Amino acid sequence: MSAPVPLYQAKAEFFRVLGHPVRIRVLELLQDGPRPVRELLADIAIEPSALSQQLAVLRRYGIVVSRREGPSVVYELAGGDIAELLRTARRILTELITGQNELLAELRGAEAAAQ
Amino acid sequence: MSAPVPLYQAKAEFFRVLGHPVRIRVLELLQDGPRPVRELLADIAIEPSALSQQLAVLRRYGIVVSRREGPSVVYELAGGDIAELLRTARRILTELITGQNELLAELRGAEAAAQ
DNA sequence: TAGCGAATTGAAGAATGTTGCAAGTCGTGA
DNA sequence: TCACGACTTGCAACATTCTTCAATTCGCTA
Repeated sequence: MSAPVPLYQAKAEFFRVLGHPVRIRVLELLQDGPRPVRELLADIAIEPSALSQQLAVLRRYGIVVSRREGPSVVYELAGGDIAELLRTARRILTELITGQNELLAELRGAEAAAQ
Repeated sequence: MSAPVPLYQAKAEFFRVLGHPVRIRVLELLQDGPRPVRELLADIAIEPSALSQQLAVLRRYGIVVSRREGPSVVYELAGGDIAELLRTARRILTELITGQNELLAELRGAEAAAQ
């Protein structure tokens, strides 16, 4: 192979690709099955070209695949485990946010006490 | 709460935070348990200040926590599920890379046939 | 309490990523 | 084969993120 990319770098790159609001929304929509661009566009209110750019990123990394169906283009998740990753992420996020809220509550309490 | 951040945006932000080579390496090292900065520094060959910057990012998002132990500062993973997320990511990545290699092999074959 | 090692912070410039618009491709039906 | 809808691509302006280096903080001990 040409470039022996270290694994940790590939991993970082992978997460970075997931780290964009539009791309995440696309992946979440695709969890329920294949969808034409037209529908994605209806759910995510952005310019067609902006969506296309982000779809191109997901495609370039092999996270989604696309095929033409007559006049429209249909996208779907490439691997079966992406959905699981998103679920795990959601769980962690819930934990983190809960933790932050507790912390926030504590801080508020301390603040009030200090007044 | 002050800002009603949409969930998909929080999720994207979370992935983006994971999407950095140094941060990923730190998280992988911390999977085996708490470690002082000094040790992280020994494993990841970068300047102390650069590591500190990235640790600060992880801390800011509540992904790791730090505490001072005498002369050194010890870091550890904040939530229990981060390790699982990393494992899932590794599995997906393995799939993706395998898929890409197969594709590459096909392309090479086709190329050779076309010559 | 002066000094040293360990780690963090601040700030500026460099590098990357994102957005928006204009132009281009590809099917399909008139 | 012209025209139109559905997408994609190229590119320049703009925004964010990273790196680097100097300055600073915090414990500890001589």
